[in-house]
Amino acid sequence: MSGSRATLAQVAARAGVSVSTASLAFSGSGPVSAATRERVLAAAEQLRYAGPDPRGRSLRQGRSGIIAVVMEDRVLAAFRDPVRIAVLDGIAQETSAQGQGLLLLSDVGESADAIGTATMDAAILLAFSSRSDPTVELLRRRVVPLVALGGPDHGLLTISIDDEAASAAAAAHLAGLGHTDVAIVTLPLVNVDSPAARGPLTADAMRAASVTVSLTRLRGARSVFPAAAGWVSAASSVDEGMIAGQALLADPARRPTAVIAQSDLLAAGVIRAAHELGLSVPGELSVIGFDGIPLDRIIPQDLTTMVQPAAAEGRAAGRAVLDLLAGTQPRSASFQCTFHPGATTARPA
Amino acid sequence: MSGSRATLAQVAARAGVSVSTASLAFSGSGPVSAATRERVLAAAEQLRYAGPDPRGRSLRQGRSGIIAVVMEDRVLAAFRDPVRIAVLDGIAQETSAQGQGLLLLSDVGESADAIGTATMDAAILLAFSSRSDPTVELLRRRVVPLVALGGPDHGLLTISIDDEAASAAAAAHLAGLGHTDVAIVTLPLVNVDSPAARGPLTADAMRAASVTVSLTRLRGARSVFPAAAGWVSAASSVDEGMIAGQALLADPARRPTAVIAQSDLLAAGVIRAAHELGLSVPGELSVIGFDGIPLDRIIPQDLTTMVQPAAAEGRAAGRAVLDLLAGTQPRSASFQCTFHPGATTARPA
DNA sequence: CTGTTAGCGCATTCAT
DNA sequence: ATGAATGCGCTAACAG
Repeated sequence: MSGSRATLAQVAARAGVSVSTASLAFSGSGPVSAATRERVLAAAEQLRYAGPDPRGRSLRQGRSGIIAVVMEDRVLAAFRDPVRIAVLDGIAQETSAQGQGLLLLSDVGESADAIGTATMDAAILLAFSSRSDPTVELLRRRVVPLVALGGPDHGLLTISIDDEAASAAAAAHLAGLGHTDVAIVTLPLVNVDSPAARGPLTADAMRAASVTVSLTRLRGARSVFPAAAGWVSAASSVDEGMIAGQALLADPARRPTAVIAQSDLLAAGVIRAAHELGLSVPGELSVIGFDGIPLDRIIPQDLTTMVQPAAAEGRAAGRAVLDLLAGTQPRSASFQCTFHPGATTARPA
Repeated sequence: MSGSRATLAQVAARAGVSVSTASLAFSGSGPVSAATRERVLAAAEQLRYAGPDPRGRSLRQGRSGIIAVVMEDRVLAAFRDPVRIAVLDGIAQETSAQGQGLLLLSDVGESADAIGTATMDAAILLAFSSRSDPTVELLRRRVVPLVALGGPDHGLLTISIDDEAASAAAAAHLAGLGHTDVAIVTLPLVNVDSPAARGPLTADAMRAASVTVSLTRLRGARSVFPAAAGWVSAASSVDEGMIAGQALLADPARRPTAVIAQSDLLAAGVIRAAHELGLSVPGELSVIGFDGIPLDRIIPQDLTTMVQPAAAEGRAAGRAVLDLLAGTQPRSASFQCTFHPGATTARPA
């Protein structure tokens, strides 16, 4: 694209036809005789013309074939989360089947500048928190069709999972087993560029919270265990889960009989911590996770968890964006999780 | 971008200035009086103008602010590999700091169409095999500045790691401990859209191989253990490593004393398999990996491995691309791995 | 079937 | 400090 490039006009001149005819020969969207098409293609070959320049084409057509995916984290943080990867893959399945490219944009630091200036036909907002309201406003102004995947209600077309119901179901499972003393390990409550806030779940922490998914799942769990103690982790990882587990389980006097973790990785960490403390799972501690990702045997048991249809969500978001671009009016959709009865929950001792 | 949008001309008209003046007011790259700038911005505000349309701008400037990252796998496969994620994050660190967006493109199936038609200022080819020669040729024709990250020699500017030397070093480490009966577990030899080829490393398999990294690492290991038996895995994962481990270790009569795995995930799987067979590591079997990724305690021990500076590679590739766009001439670079002495290798029994 | 005309939205000369 | 003119490369109406 930089450097010198043949243009359609040059190709047309060489083939002895008009530019518009040459254009038709490439797009195939009009009546061109086989002979002329041949001539045009031959001329292109001689000039090493690689096809119409996307820039001219997209200005003319008002379409670029680019769909943006906007995240609040930098790439590394986002893609360390297996659920996000599955969602992104779902999106890519749909969009790339239509020859659309995915533009990865991050709403952090200077990277966010690109959101205001990058070419895009539409955007998918991935797991936004309320922190990003200004970004949503900017994209709205740019009249970019938007699809939200998870996140707070911006009045946008939204693809989501019923986090609250699923969390409530997880809690109800424990309640049904007879647990009454339950602790909750949450995902981060604030976003990446805020000072990391790992620690006990306090009223202050709740007030400062901006991450929708964490709050919604918390609400679901609290609907069953209103007084449950909580621990806020700084990321969704095994290590963070272990820290949470240590904090919640170390003191035998204040030890819950069950833990609800807001992700499988956190749950795995809690189980690890329990083992290190000499607690058997589920004999002395029940643990339920959230996500249903392959844990690659980080823990020996099969984790009891709420399975989230991440790839399906991604595909739905991808389809919604394509529908938006096609002019049809897709509808918001909410997916349900399914309970996976693993081997990490049991009746309290 | 779709739907109706105010244009710079409308803003200019409303502000009572010429289009060119309005343009200057936005770009800030020319002399405009503070008063007129105010008027222009006010007019923009009234019309809810969100700034210059990227399409017009990129046609005019010949720049789009988009850097493509082209991979041979679909998103899911690519991002299941922690090294790839780290590399991508390194790229993003550099490019997004310059406000450039990353366009994710896949050289598989219909998704590949976008490679010929998508807007991009430059492209980074991520871990290409020789299979993708036609794609390289296409991008060359499009006169897109290219940077290869790993992969075969296309005569392109290439950022790589010295796989062969690192593999040789890993092998030498085992040789130094006294091992002579060593087996090698390789990464896939053929690409995703070829029929998956898991199984013993045969001459036939070698002939059909197209994945550079696997072959290069193999060459390094074989430089120390020319006759080493091998197993080709179908992916870089713990599960594949376990399958390899089962295959290589099940028969006590033909059991090696050490295994060189071409990735840490494969190494972890081999160790898992060893444990299942009742073999102690490193007592009865030494295992060395490759990558130096955080294993999140998939195995109990600290893995002995060759640590690859993945993020640094990514940053180097990102910088190279930016340099290319800036007109300076970056040079190819090769990174060295560092040996990490973990707890999974020892003298043979 | 092919050519002519027009303009997508903008940044950049060059005048003034 | 501002404005007028030009064209980036292409496709879509329309006319022939």
